[in-house]
Parts: sequence; structure tokens; C-alpha cells
Amino acid sequence: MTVRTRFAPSPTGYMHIGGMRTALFNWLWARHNEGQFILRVDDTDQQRNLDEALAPILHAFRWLGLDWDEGPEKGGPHAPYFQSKRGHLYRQAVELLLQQGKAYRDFDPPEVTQADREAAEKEKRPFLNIRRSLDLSDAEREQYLAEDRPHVIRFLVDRESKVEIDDHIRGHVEWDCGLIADPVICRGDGSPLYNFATVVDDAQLEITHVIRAEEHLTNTAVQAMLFDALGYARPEFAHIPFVAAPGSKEKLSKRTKKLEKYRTSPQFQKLFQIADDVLPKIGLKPGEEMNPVMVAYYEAVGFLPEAILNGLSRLGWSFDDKTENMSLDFVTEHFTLDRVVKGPAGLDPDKLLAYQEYWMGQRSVEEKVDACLPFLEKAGYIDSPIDAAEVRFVTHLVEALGDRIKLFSDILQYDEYFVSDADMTYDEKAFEKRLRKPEEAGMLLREFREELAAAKSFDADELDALLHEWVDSKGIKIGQVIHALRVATTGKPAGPGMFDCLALLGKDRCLARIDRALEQI
RNA sequence: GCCCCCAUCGUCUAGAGGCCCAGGACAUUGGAUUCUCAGUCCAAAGACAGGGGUUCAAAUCCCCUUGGGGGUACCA
Repeated sequence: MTVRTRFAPSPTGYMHIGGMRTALFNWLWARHNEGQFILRVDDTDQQRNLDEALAPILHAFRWLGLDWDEGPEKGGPHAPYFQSKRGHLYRQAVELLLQQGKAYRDFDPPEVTQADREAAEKEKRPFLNIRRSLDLSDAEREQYLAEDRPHVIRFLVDRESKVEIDDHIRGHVEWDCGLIADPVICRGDGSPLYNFATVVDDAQLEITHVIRAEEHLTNTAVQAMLFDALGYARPEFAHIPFVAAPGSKEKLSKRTKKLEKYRTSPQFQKLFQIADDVLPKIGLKPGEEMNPVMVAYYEAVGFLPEAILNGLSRLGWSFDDKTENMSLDFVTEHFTLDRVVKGPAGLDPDKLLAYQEYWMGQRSVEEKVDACLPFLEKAGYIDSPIDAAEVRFVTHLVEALGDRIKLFSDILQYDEYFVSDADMTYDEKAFEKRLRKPEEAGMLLREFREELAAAKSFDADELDALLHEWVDSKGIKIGQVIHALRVATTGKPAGPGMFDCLALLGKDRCLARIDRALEQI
């Protein structure tokens, strides 16, 4: 049998990183088995513009390279793939249950049910529906219906039985149905509830494996009963651990209140800091839809899809006891459900950054340049359209930067190569330490300036030789002048090799900046 | 309250009775290299939640306790 898995996002306008991990595991299982991966949109409560709310989600899938075989924009043999357009299927299923006496119309107003529930809790016993509507005579029932009395439809749980499933990850799990309240399957307005719609859809879409986060485990009892009652074959279940907030075992949440907490968490704050530093520069705003809980954030600040995929794959799954860096192809080949762990896995920003460094190291200079250019352009550091000279310059910069570029947006930290000599800012502390404090700094810098001015070539290797010969001839150490030179020309205490920096800037800019620094000492 | 799930270094994990006085990775700390930073290399520190069983032998199996988490909706 062909393996068919699905991911069913609600069109909310953003893609949660934890949801992405669930989607990834579904995708992996389908691809590993040469099966199909289906995207179905759970838009039962359609309040906003669907296209607008769905676009960022589909974009996240595309960015990561997770394709779907059936679903929005693609269609498929079981279309439509939007729950809002599948009403007839749910109605048909409800009708069937009603006819067979497996579901009933519950005319109890919500307040009554609520009171029953509170009474149960007070007495420390599990809540079970009183099922008053079951005692109605046919005549009464017909009268209620005729007068359009509001009611919901509940599934009639067989309290004598028990439900059991054999979950791929949790193993054997069972529930005593005598403890399960009759779930509402249709609202007062006739619309289906998630638990019900999902069963009808999974069956109709011929889903073979339901892989979802652990928070749905409890729902599975009801869903399993529903599959059985409707005469559908049950899919296999795999309840994977949810993605926890960094340093915790709590489900990673998108709620604003939690976001504020994450922002100050020692493990998480690094990623928020990146957002605060980078996003404003490129015209984006950190906020509810752009933060480290959302996939869009990672793309926006210049993470590599490979790194996110690698990090997400290793969240709750491992290949063996040593392999850490894995491509999507590698994971696809080796992904199995039995290697998924049971405990919740905290998202680890440091580890994510480490994967990022690894995958960035696999990229060629050209690839890095291509990805850095848009950041420079959006930040206004280079003009658009970008001309060939700028591409050449950025290529040299990226070469000089080497491993220092971890995120593509890191290029924005090197603004000194894009601003005018007059606009470059000096790091105050560095200026003090390297230029004002050492007594000989100004003098040495002034002398070496003349060497630079006379230099025939401004190539890094020759500059290297020039400075070395000069310090040798003066009998001083390179450290006595090079730091002053660095701060004077770049404004910063740290950066690429000094001679790369000088070569990058060129003679005129170096001299102008040295002159400016000398004046300010 | 009730139901369900989970439990190895700070974090992600390896471990399916002897190979484990527990392995790897990230983070941390020290050292080496360099003009700084990044990187790289070397090294160190760091865990089987507790208690009972079962067994010749338990991180691994069973039970209890504790702790953590999820669900308890006319949300998904």
C-alpha cells in the first residue's frame, strides 16, 4: 500500500516552526516510502482572506524545498483540499451516524452542559454527558426540530467499551470509554468540529499514517471511535513529541505573552537579538509574524534552508550516535518512525546556529555573494540595480570575511565598507585604546601613512610585505601599529585580516580615513 | 479535579540486560595558532530523578514515588 501522509495547516498567515517540524516528519515518512505527501487546509472557521493567510505557509514549504503531491495550487484526485469546501462529505457522514443511532442531537443549552461539567469536577469525578436528549420522545424531538430549536450533534460513546491504539511512537495506548464525554461533532450551525472533520478527511484522502504532535494523543481516542463508527479503516498513528521552547519542556508557543518571556530567556534571546539588529535595517519589523517562533524569521535573517531542515530533523530524531550534519536527502533515506524519541525536544538556538555554520561552510563564495547582495540592497548599502563593480567588490569582501559570515545578514555588520570615509563611525572604546592611549600610535600611524601613500601596489600580499619590512626596519613589533591602523581605517577593533581590509578599501579611502583618525586623536 | 504521555551531561541525543565506572554533537572552561575577530586544533569539566523489585548481571524489564508536560471546548 502506498504511504500517504498529510499536514493540515490552518490558514493563519504564518508558519510556526514547531508545525514545520511536524510537516517535515510527515514529508520525510512519505518520501522515505516513496509515497505521497498531502497538504490540506483546515479552514473550518474562515474569518480572513484565505489567499493572504495561506501564502506565507506555502512559501515556507517552498523555501525549505518540501513539495506536496496534492493540495492547494496543485489539486489532486481527492479535491477540494479545503475543509470549507468539503461540507457535503461531513454532512453525509453525520447523517450516517445519526441514522445508525451512533450520534444524537443534543438539545441541552451550553449553560446546562457547563453546569453538569462543573458539578462533576466538584465531585472529583470525570464529566460524562447526562444525555437528557436521548430520553426525548419522538414527538418531542420532532417538535424541537420543527421549531428549529438550537442543538449540537454529539457522537454517542459506547461507555462499556475501551479504545486502544498502537502508536508508532507511544506504543500501546488505551482509554476507558466510560470516562470519555460524548464529543460534539457538529456545531449548532451545522459546521463540523476538527475531531470529526479530520477523521472524514483522513479517511477520504486515504491517509495511511497520521503523524502529528503529541498534544493530539488524547484526541485520538475519539477519532479512533469515529473511524470505527463510520466503517473506515483506521490509519496508523504516530504521535511525535512537540517542539518545546528553548531550555524548557513546554510547548513552543506563538502567543504574545510567551514571546515576551522567550525574548528574555538566556537560550532564546540571541535569536531575538538578531531580529532586532537585522530586521529594521532591511525594512522589516520584528513582531508577531516575524520572530524566532516563525519560519519566516529564519529566511528573513539569512538562515540556510539546509540548516533549518537539519536542525528540525534532529529535534526528536537521530540517525545514530554521531552523525549530526545531514542533508535532506540523507535524512529522507534514513528516516524511520522507530527512531523518533518520546520526550519533548527543546529548540536549541545555539545548535541551530552551529548547523548554520556548517552548511554555510558548504556554500561557495559565489553562492554567498548571491545571497548577501539582496540584504545589502534592501539596507541601501549598495544601489539597485546592482552593477558589476559592486558584485566584484562584495565578492572580495565575502572572500576576505571567510567563515565570519554565518548568516547572510551578517554582511550588514560590515557597513564600514559601504559608507563614505566621513560617515564611518569609530568605535569609541577601540579608538581610545588603540589610537589615543598608546603614546607612539599617532606617530607610527603618521609615518606608515606615507609608506602606504608611496605604495605602488595595494594588493593584500604586497601590503603585508610592506608593513613587515617597515616594522623590521624600525625595529618595532607589528602589534604596535597594526591595531591603530585597523581602527583608523575600519573604525572597528576586529574584522578580517588587516591587509585584506586595506586592499578592499583601496589607497584613497585608507589614506583619507587615516588622516581623519589622526585629526581626532 | 479527571484522563493520557514523558523522564540519560546545561541542551539535542546514542544506548533495545553484560560491549557503559555511559558515547557523540552544541554550549561552557583552559591551552595552541594569528595583527584583531571569526575559524581551526588539542584538552577539561559535565548525566542514567529517587526508592523498591526481577536477574549471576539493569541506564536498559516491572512496580511505586517524585518531577515535567499535554488534554480535558459548539479551538485546531
